[in-house]
Amino acid sequence: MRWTQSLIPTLKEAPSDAEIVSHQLLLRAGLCRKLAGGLYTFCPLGLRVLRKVEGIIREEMDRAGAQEVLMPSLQPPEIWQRSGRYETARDVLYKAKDRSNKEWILGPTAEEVITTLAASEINSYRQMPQNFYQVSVKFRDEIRPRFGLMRAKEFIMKDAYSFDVSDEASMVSYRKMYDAYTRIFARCGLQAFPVEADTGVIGGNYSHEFMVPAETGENEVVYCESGKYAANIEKAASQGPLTTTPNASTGAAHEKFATPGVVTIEALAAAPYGVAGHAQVKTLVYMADSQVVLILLRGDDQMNEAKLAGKLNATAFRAASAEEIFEAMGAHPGSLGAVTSTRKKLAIRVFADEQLRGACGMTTGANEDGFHLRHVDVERDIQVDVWADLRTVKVGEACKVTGEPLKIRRAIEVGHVFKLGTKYSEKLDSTFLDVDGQRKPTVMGCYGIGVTRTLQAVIEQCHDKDGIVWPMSVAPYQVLVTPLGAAGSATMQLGEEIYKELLAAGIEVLLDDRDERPGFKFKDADLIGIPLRVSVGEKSLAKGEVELKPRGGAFVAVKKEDAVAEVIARVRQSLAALA
RNA sequence: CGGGACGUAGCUCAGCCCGGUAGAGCACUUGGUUUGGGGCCAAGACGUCGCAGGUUCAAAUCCUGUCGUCCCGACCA
Repeated sequence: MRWTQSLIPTLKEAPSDAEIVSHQLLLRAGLCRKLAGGLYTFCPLGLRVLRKVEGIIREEMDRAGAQEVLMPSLQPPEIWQRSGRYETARDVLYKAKDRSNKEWILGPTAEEVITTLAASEINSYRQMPQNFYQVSVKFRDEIRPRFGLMRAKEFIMKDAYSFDVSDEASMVSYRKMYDAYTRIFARCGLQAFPVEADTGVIGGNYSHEFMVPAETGENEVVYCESGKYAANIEKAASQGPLTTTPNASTGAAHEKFATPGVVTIEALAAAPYGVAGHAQVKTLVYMADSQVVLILLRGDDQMNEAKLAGKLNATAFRAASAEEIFEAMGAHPGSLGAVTSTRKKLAIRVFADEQLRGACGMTTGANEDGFHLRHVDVERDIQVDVWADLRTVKVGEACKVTGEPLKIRRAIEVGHVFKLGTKYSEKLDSTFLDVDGQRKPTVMGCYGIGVTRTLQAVIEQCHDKDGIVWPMSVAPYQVLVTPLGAAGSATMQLGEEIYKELLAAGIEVLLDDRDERPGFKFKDADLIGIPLRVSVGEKSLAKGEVELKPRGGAFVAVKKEDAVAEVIARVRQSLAALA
């Protein structure tokens, strides 16, 4: 491709609404343009990268035995009602109406559609395992689209769905996808690593996310330096807090004492009270659907909403409002407690974090503004309905696997694999006759890769101060030929020759045939990040040479007649390193 | 949805406080000059100052509303 015939709208300055470096480079390198918040047009260069990433995904999915299909993005709401997600996922569902006022859903994913297909077409154990994938546009009514392609309203996702006869067989399918994902991200030049993950609204019981470490990532990953444990903070567990919870009962009955104006853990920890955070019980009030529930945590712990969601068994939940809290408890936040004898209403479920099991001599709110209770022995004084791990792990706590101190870093989620079990197959009647003649629900797995997000993650990870540094495998072009003279000059003529020979050899090459100054061309070249540049300038041409410059590396002079062969060799070598 | 900020040329932004001629740099067009890391000179084109009301002799500027964008939070397969 000739630069003069391609739309590569580079920018010297980044638009002010681009906050993170990958978003800025996406726009500055002319890869895409914003149409509206969370909606982007891919320009030619960006589309080429997108196709490269998709190509790698297709090769690896095919290699893993998956079959490509294509499902509708416009989906009937009935199947969403059957799966239950019409309600549980309603906040992210885009809905459209046709001329007869019938409602349709713009699919955020396709479990319902593929399960409908399986229900009608997979009827025997002989037909499994099956794994179907597609690469398609997905729609999500994100509350806050941000960071360019990272979190968009419309984006490209590869989604795959496996169907197996049993849990064990499903595990094999899961493992294949896990391995395929590892290869896909490596081939894209990304350092991505799998972490244990929460399954969220999608359901299921076993899951890993593939994470790209980045300060700008929206996820936090808890990991052990040994490499033996890594988990999303929503899922992560440790051996517990660094301070032990008081657990020796004095036998004393709980006792009310005045704490005027004290409504925070910190205030109660300070003089004159001096009750350490880990000796307090924190009481949170949530609305689970329309039910009030109490959540108890150690005072110095933070609630983990993902963990809570897994225990509540509710369609939706949120923190209760001040009014709802007063109505249920008779006191305001900061003075709340779950001690049975102080409760205004007893028909409220109490969820307590495991750290409070056996806790004695604790202090908590008295359900009376300005008062707390001390000498609270949790199991004696509080009627707990559900014990569960509800706390968020903190840096430095001991790893459950190795005992070493855990670390936390931010990361971008580029892929997610789930074992779904029979959640969807049961609701949408995907059943089969097994070898024993029994009718059983198919056992499913689902596997997603955010293709557009992956593209941006590569930029986030592969750039320097001058621009993008594409890995050869996903670069929009493999080689950029940069003649430094004007049209008709000797350098431009040689550049043309090299360009044509590389094209003939099957190399993806861009020729900067613009009549621009060298500095301008070099800046643009660095910005768009083509991995290998061939510069043809008068100085080196006088010595019968041209210059090869790997993006981010140093110049190498090569005899002009050797240039094409050298370039081809280097491209193949780079590709092989990422195969 | 709560909190905050911002909407002025294609992009980055000044002007707004203190109402009175709409500006700069980059990009774009033309000509000249220059040619190894975003040159220089000259000329030119580009704006309903987001939109709608209001106040005023007069509004980019003050007031109200609205739409959009971004940030923080909530939310989030």
